[in-house]
Amino acid sequence: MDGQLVVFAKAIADDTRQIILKHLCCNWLSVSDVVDLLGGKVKQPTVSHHLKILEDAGLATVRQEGRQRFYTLNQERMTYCCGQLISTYAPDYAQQVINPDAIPIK
Amino acid sequence: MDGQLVVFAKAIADDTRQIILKHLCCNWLSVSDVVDLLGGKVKQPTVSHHLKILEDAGLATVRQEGRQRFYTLNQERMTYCCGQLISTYAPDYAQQVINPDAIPIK
DNA sequence: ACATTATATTGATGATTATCGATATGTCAA
DNA sequence: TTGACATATCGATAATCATCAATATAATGT
Repeated sequence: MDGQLVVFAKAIADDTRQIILKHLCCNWLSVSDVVDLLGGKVKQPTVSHHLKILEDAGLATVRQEGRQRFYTLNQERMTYCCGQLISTYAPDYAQQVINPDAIPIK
Repeated sequence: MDGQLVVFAKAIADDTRQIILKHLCCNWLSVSDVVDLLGGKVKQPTVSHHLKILEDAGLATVRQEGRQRFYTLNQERMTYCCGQLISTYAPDYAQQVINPDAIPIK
């Protein structure tokens, strides 16, 4: 039933997941890296659960290396979803805010 | 505990609220207008509840007129929150996507 | 004052979700 | 193949949340 933008919103609608997203921003981190960075706030199974939700929403990308799985934030997906939000719910601002030729710096 | 962006995300993280937001976009609607537009999906107290969540998140603006309360979508707030999301979670795209001088068309 | 209309609030209930301990799966090294 | 390590999955529990019926609040007209 939930549309794409609801799935996106639910993925970021949690305090712990937003903290995780900040850590994943511009960094590839293993699950245990994230657990450590959260400093005892949540246990490993919970972190895996959150990472799965982010991955399912397309906001996290995974790369396996040995026994570890490294996650990073998908900035392009984040940008796309925000663009969709503005197009849908702020049409008067869309034309000036969203540059369709946007290309990432790095 | 929840930060501004979590409050924003939670507000839009519901199917019914996104439908309501679409109706409120560019329109001033009374509570019963919204109830009618949802066509029996939810009852009046539920609509009031959703509208309160949107208002608390700054996404809906209210204007009282007689016994009716008219709500509309706050496009500026929507744009601001999306800009914050991109600044925070897609910094590599922020510079090209967000135009700080953006002014609404209407 | 009273009745009517519009909306908000309350209290209860069911559904969803975040969390954890325990355990399974998968990978690598010896 | 066995053991150690990293992560995922399962099952249970507690918290959050969407929903509604009933009722309260508020504004208007008679």
